[in-house]
Amino acid sequence: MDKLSEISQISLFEELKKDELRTIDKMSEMRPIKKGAVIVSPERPIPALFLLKQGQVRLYRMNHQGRQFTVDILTNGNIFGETSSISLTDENVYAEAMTDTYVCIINVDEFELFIERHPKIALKLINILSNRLKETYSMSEKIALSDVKYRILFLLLKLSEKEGKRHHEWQSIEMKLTHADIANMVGSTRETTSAVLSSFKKQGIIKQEGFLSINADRAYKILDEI
Amino acid sequence: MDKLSEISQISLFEELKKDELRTIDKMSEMRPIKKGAVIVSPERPIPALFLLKQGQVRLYRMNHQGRQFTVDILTNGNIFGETSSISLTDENVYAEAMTDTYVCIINVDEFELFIERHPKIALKLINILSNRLKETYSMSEKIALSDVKYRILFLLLKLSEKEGKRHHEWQSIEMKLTHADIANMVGSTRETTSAVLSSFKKQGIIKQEGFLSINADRAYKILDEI
DNA sequence: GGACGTCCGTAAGATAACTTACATTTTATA
DNA sequence: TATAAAATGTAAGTTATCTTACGGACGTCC
Repeated sequence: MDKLSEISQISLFEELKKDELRTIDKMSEMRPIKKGAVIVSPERPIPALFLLKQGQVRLYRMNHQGRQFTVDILTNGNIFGETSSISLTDENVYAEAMTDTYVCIINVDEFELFIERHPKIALKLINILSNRLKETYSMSEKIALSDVKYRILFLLLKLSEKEGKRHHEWQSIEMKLTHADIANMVGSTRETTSAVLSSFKKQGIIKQEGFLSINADRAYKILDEI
Repeated sequence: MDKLSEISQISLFEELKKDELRTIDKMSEMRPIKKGAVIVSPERPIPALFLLKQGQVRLYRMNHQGRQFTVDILTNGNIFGETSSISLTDENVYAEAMTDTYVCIINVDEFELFIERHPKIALKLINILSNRLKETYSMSEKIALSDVKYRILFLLLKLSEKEGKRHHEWQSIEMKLTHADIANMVGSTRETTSAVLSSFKKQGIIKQEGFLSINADRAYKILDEI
């Protein structure tokens, strides 16, 4: 896999020139990760930024009871990780590869210097953080105020917008997702999530053909009614 | 009130030199806000950054049913607001003055240029956003996985650390907060929040003397037990 | 191709939290 | 200081969701 050309595809760096990309390349190291492996965790923190080049990574926190809450699922081109001054996850977050994955590990000290010399990149990072904050605000509002049906419907719509393709009236969610995964994102249990999804399937709001698909028009109408 | 000296106290700008502060001063406008007034809202968005100089501001989102969820409460020296590329709140957030308040309104376009010329400020902004993201992750995990008792205890501890003073074993929360305010932060109702707080008071975990105070040691022990 | 592990469907019983309701206390304001 | 308004205390009834439980489907690994 050609690391340099891959880096240029990462949204954070898409505006950089060739030689600037080469600088990033020098301060980073590409590494393959097996499905299921935990990349960083509170127990084994790594002060670095990770660029997700290929695959799917789940960021989750764990309860004192061992229950998990998934704060985000990342796909190609996204960033995560934590350093002393930049933090795209947090010190209590586990990052787990949901599929076989390639990540680029960036040396922090060098990167912070790089940012000081490239304010555009800093603005881009601010932008990425801003968006993640918004999404997190939005999701926690749903979890705080809405019932599980609503939360699941909202999540599926959001995912289909972020990671989906349109197929007539159906919008796919191009992600590997079990019912437990969904439950962990909306703060519910596998069982109630299964029940809710079953009823959605009966109502023709979602269907499973390989990936999960959602009838966005119908879903939006129901979100308004609930 | 001396605007220039006030600006230097805002954490984002604390490292700036006198003449840089004067630049910020020129691009900003100070304004008094009455208690209860809504400063920005989805209905009246203002593309600007607001520096909270004096007072207490609540950021909240609203449900389609009209229920509110408070994503953050800000005090002196904090920033909020939303522009096209920088966003410290989000487009669905209401900012309401909980007390009589002074804010500084910063012109966005000028500020973005300023950032490009002052990468240290950009890094500081990244830092502020990072921390807010962490706190939001943490709180949504609690809301998703824990019961109301736990959520309230956790919130009170967090607030006492952020805005409190130590008085022997008691840690005060130097904020004007009603039970409804607390309920809106943990995704519960005023009634159950009142009940929980009553029981905490009976157990000697909290007390009300002007401001609310919390017995941090005892609180932490209970958090571990639950 | 058999066996094991993961995932899904569904249901009965338990429970935390919400809703509704109203009395009481505290705080603001004229 | 009187009066209104806001905030708090508490309780009975209702409900959504969790817990526990188990059978079946599906995939995958030896």
